[in-house]
Amino acid sequence: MSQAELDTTQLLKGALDLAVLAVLAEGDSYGYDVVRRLRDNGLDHVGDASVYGTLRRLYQEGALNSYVVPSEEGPHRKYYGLNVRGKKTFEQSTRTWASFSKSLNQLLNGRNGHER
Amino acid sequence: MSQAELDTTQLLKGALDLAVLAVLAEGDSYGYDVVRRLRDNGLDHVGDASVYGTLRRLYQEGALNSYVVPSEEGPHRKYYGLNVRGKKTFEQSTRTWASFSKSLNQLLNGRNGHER
DNA sequence: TTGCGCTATCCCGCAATCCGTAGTACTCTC
DNA sequence: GAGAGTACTACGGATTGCGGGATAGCGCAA
Repeated sequence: MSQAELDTTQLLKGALDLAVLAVLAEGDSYGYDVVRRLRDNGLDHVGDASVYGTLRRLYQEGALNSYVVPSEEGPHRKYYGLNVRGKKTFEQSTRTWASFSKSLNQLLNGRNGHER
Repeated sequence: MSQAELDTTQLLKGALDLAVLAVLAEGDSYGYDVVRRLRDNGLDHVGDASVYGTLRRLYQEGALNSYVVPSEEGPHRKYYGLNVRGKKTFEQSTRTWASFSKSLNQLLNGRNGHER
């Protein structure tokens, strides 16, 4: 079924980075928990593998540091946290997002005139 | 240059559809003009080919109607406009976007009172 | 105790989607 | 002929989803 409707999946493209960074900005965390928090915040269908992949990518780009915490309740947890560079990236990305969403909302509200 | 910074290019993924629909919601238009309008609204680096591709995709999905306006004064212009289905798609997409951006902003602003 | 299932946790590979860049082509105007 | 307006194609790059797999404790039934 191909539909013309906008899919959140597509919107996530590119924004998942920002979402993940936002979660980590509140404190170090590990993949499984990041997924949970994203879903709690409305991004209810993020794929777990996508998050793991994003974390790994951000890590390889030098935005995150990570450390493993062995757990007695299950597999080890791989924590990730923002480092200096990560915080910069986060702020930068936040600005980009703000600017972008502003532009789009502007378009949606037909320039200026009628708002609902 | 591979950077960790968020690129508007990535944010556009999936949102370009919505942006284009928004432009067309203001009135019929043709590719070259849609690009110009998008850029005028802050989306300053959308690729023209991306817009053409999006228009064709939306058309093939049955959200747009189109008609060529032959001109003796220059190349023909291929106009596109929202049809009934397109309007529905537009509204639906707008809602999806609103919900999504709300979730993301919620994440960015820390969050509002949460109990667990 | 052993076996089975469930949850927590991590990761890989392939398919699907979508935007950008570069290149092509045609029509006027100067 | 240079340049701007206008349209489109083809290939590549980046990113998410899905399905599957692997490890580690816990609880329960036989």
